[in-house]
Amino acid sequence: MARYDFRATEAKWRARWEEAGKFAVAEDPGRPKYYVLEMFPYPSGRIHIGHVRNYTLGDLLARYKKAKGFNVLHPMGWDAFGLPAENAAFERRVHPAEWTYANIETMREQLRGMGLSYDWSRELATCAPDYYRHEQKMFLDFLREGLAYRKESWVNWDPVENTVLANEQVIDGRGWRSGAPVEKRLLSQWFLRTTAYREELLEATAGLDRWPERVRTMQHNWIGRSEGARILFEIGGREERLEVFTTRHDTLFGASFCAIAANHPLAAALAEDDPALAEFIAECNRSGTGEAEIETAEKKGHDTGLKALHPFVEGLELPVYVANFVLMEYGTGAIFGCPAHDQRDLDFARSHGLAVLPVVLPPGADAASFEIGDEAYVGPGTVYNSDFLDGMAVEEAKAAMADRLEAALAGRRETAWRLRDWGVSRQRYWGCPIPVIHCPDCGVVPVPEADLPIALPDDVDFEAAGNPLDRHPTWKHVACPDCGAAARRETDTFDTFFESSWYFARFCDPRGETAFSRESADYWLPVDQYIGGIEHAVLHLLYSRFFMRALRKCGYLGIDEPFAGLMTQGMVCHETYRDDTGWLFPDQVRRADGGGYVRADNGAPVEVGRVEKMSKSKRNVIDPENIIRTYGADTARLFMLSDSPPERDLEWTESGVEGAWRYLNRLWSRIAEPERPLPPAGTPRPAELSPAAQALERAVHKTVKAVGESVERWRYNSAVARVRELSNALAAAGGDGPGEGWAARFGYETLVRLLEPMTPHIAEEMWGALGHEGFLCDVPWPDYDPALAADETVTLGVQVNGKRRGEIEVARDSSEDSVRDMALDLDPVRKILAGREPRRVVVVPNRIVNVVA
RNA sequence: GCGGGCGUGGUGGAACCGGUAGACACGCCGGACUUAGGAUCCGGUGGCGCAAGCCGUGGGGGUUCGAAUCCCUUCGCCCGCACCA
Repeated sequence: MARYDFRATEAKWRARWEEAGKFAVAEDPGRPKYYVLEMFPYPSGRIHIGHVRNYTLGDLLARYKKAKGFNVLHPMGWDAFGLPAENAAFERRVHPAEWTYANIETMREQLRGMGLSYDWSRELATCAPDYYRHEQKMFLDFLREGLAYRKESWVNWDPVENTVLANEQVIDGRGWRSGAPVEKRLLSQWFLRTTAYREELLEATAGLDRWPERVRTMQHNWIGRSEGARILFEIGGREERLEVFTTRHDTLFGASFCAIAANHPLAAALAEDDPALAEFIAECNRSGTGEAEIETAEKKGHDTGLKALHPFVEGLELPVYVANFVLMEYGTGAIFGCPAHDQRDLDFARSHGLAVLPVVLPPGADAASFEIGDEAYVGPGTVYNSDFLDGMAVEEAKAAMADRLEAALAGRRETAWRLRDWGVSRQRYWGCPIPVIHCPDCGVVPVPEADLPIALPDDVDFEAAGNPLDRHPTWKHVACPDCGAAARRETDTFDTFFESSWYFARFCDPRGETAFSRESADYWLPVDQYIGGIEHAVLHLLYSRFFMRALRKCGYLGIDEPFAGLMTQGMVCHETYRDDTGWLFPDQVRRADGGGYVRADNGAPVEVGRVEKMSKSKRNVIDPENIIRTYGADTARLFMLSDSPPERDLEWTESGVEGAWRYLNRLWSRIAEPERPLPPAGTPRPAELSPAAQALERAVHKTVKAVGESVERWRYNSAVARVRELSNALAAAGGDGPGEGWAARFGYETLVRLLEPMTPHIAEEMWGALGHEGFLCDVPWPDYDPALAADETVTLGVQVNGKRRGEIEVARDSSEDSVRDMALDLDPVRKILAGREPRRVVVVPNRIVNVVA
């Protein structure tokens, strides 16, 4: 049997595609465009299996759409700024740029080995000044439009590394690298005004109908709109009023205290004369924000001695606490506590001896006997103990209370949002410099556009902790662009999510002098199909959505939504193996003779654990390069597609990969060395076809229909199954009757065309082996004849009372009467009816017959 | 706690609108060829039963001529968010 030489063949076709520029595209107003994008990778060193899945899925779609006649943009680039490069610099003394570009080289070669249909002429790396200069300009535009600003804010501070950490870099309240407890610090930071579009972002999520429901929900919750009221409490003996946000103003008559956040300005003012309070605030700032700590943290408070006056109860004074469970970042940073109807307030009230007065009576409860125990009542009910609200339902009471607050000038209706502005300052070297200058006289001065890009200096020192830009001897010393005085360059860099918020637009016009031309953006955007991991469900996707609106305001483009379709792929999983030495890599074990696994080196028994996401810690990882070296890219791609639908997790199995490998080899040998030679390419369909040839012809049309539908519905695994089904039919065929040779050729040719988006190299090679010149990737997707894609005869199941009792074969679209008669004539049906007339016979044309006895 | 999702053979999964449950694979069993097989080819494979047949989509109930699919309820698992007032 002719062995398929994947090494030579795959390399050959990649070279040919590249030489012929098969996947380079340009705007073409005459053709419908389709923009397929996979989330670009961070160049961490090597491609991992998740990338392989991501790009295989994207490539299938890109090649399919190209074959369907679309002008397909399918680019690839590198999300190249980020912390790992700085860690490498610190640990191995390599410059971040050198490390990053070396990784890009490696990974690009790995990607090339997969045969992906990228327009490599559009490749970009975000760490290149030619890329980030444009976002420096965007930032200046944002500044001008009021979409960027600087303010003091509380941040995570690592006291050992002397730097701000992102929330993601704080693990259980400690710096991820130093292990030091993270503190909260008030620092001046740059922000992008994401909140300017919060309403629009929230409302537009509903329109993202080609996004997964759960991603839309996550964004919805992240933006987090709550309708409520702001209430202004007079404070005894002070001028200012305490402003509180609540969504439960219906429970105001149940209030027994007020509480403010440790970072509330009022707390800071009071702490100046109260050392105990100052110590309490410091303690709050030290305590972690990690989930586990919040879960276990006690509700603590410090009584300020102030009294807030209840707006509607004469003489009722509410003690004001500084409390550790009140967040400065949400609402007004102050609350009123109604212990009966809020669990946190109840916990706090119980430990501080405060009153618990129920004001909402659950349906059916008795006002005289209803009491609050350890659980607050948060459900619906009738308001009581509440003066003018008595007898109202909760929603009604909220409205009435809001009216009274507004009338009394003691408050107003208000909507609170969970979404905060995006803090983009990072005290890092390997990021895009923020293009502003701090002048002692003029304040913050934007860098003049003519001076862009502000490039990173190369000669930096990573020996000490902290930001190398800040330590650089000369870089930050500049003259003020306005007054010429000695000034200081901003040494913070952007959060790396800045780069990924617009790279898809840069791909439209990656070599231009501007970020991208309006024409190219108008032609290509939005991305028609974006594919990537669920881990970006909020941050990256939300930032990008904000960016489109901000760029629209600055005149860069005219769209709101960057990604019309989003597909979040599942993870790649693998069995885990361990013995008494710990976790084992898959290549450290082998199948034992009697089933199970043993160690490859000494035959010692191995415990097989559950199938889990591939991770370094569990060692259940497969290196894609090994797979591609052993089986070739087509095999890896085919297996990636065949075992699970794209959005679901995929279990990587050696036997599955081997199955894919055997299939391709089997198919190759049938095409390269057919048992019966096929008629030459271009042989017309004979007028006469044997029944077998007709059946095969129909099977081909059916397959084309089914594969197309499966691809459109993200059922790539089913598409592969239909292809294999046709392969089985072709292998079983092979008679000498009229037209059977033609039908076999028709079958194999169509099969190869359907395989092209899945396994492009071997498909091209088979196309050649079938006697065709030229590129298969230029051949359009096959059409099918609807008449031939439907069976001529159909087999109908015959049920009696919904239970299957037999089947009948009838011509398609047979009359209901004839079908009914045939069904009633079946032996099992007659047996059950025993001469009685059926009560009813349901005939669903071409589907089923159900006899109701 | 709130929100989203998922439960189908030994395994991954298929079944678009309610219409013959288990496509296609993996695995396993049997056979052929072979010096050999972890190659290839052929056959079998949801469970119980000798069979006729019965039972089967996490459990219970409902709607329907007919339910994996719709509704109610319950159990289990996964994911996201969360002192959000």
